[in-house]
Amino acid sequence: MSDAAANAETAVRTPRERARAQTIADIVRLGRDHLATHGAAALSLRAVARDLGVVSSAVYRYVANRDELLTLLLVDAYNELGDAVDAAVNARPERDFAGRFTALGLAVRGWALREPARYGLLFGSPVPGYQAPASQTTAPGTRVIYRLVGILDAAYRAGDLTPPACAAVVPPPVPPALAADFETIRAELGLAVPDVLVANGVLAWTSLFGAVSFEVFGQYGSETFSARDELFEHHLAVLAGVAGFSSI
Amino acid sequence: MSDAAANAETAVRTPRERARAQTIADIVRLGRDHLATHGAAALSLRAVARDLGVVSSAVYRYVANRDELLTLLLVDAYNELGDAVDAAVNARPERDFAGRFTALGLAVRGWALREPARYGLLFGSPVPGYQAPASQTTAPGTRVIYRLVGILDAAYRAGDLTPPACAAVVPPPVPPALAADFETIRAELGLAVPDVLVANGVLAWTSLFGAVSFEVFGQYGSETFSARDELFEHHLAVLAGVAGFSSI
DNA sequence: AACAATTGAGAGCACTGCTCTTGACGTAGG
DNA sequence: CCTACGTCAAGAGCAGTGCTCTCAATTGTT
Repeated sequence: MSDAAANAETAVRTPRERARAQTIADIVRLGRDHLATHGAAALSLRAVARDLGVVSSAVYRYVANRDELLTLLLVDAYNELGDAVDAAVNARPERDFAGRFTALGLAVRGWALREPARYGLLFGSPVPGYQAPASQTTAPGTRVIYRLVGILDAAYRAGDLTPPACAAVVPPPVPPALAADFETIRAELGLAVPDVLVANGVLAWTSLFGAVSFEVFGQYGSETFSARDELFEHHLAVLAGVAGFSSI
Repeated sequence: MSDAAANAETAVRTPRERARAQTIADIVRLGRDHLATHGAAALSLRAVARDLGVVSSAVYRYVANRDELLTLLLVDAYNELGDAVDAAVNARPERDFAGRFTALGLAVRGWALREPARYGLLFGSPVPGYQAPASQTTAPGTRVIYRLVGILDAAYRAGDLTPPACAAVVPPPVPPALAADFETIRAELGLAVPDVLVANGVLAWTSLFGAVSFEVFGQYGSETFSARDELFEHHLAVLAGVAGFSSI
């Protein structure tokens, strides 16, 4: 058995290894296509094998089982979403924090609407019987939230992020147990933002994905909203206010 | 073929019809158990047949196919969630609008955490290849949002709901296309709430389910938050403010 | 009691994930 | 150069899935 970690790091030298890497890449590509068209639960190794022009048992030479292929596709999708978000955020000036927040939200929605099945794999109901291996998925899976946290923290340090002044969005103080969680997060990520803004930032995070999921998963009826772009942008503007941006 | 609609309405008289209704009820009950333990994608008619002590083809006498059973379970779950929400909301005084809003949110979260697989069927990634028949699912599927809308509208009419006063949560005015959507909704449901509050109400709705989905689907890591009750209640309080409640 | 509707059983088709054995091929080492 | 090893694809096979069809038996109705 070759060391998978080393394999990913070092350059592929022998023709065998090169061919093997190419085959695995093909399997992931075909799996991604199947995922996009038929959904995660309908992902079939046999179908991938057919498209690869090979008998079903042959793919087990390259991928241990269906779950491992699912993991590869999960990492693949997380990274594509992360790349899309990074590109959108980086396109805004470094100090335009509110602009970067909005760009992040729009990038998530754009990718989700473009890739509904893969978005569903990442943020929908868990695939029954499948447990994502944390060692491989946490890093790519936390790219978006880490990017969001980075924007909010930088905005706070620059004085662009202030706890909402109006009483409506300043609820009863954060209870001690929750404050302890926030303190851990702050320590681990080296943040400066106070409790209220952490709480509201988490809310903005979950709300962003809630709005996106409603659209992607068809929770709005088919005829309720025709101006969905405007609806989402409006929501994003309100969420920016919740997160602590004073002007959009 | 007996008229299904009439069958649901009229009393079951003949022993055959009674036995048939009982068998269908058993199938739904067993299907619900399988759904709760193994998830929607793993729902198997053969497994239900086994538990029913009958050969697989026999269940097709009662349920046309897997999709129809899924529809029955969908309606079943929607109604159970709706009942839970109704009970929680009705437990609060009729004029305690903010309390009813909070009760609704807590009821949704409570049911979702109790029934993660069924919640996933309702609000997670769509089951591939399955399209819910609107004629049967829209009515039960809209119970929660209609209840929420009812609370917000009643609160507004009573003067308990006011557009947030602080600038942060009053984003640029609702664009015309979106205002047209809102006007349609207002007309269909006979609402009085102005555009800004409709927009923020929709946001509160999606955000509520976003927060619940993050918990149920395990989007928070396993160790990020230990005080999840407090986190959700905090979010709910902020969302009440977003929706227009001035004091919690 | 005779008839007819309804039901359950069983076989069968096409599909799935996955395992094991067999034979062929290419590569690397002697 | 050439053998031996490692890798590979193929095929058969097992257990499961949804769904259809036929056939016999049960059961309610007339």
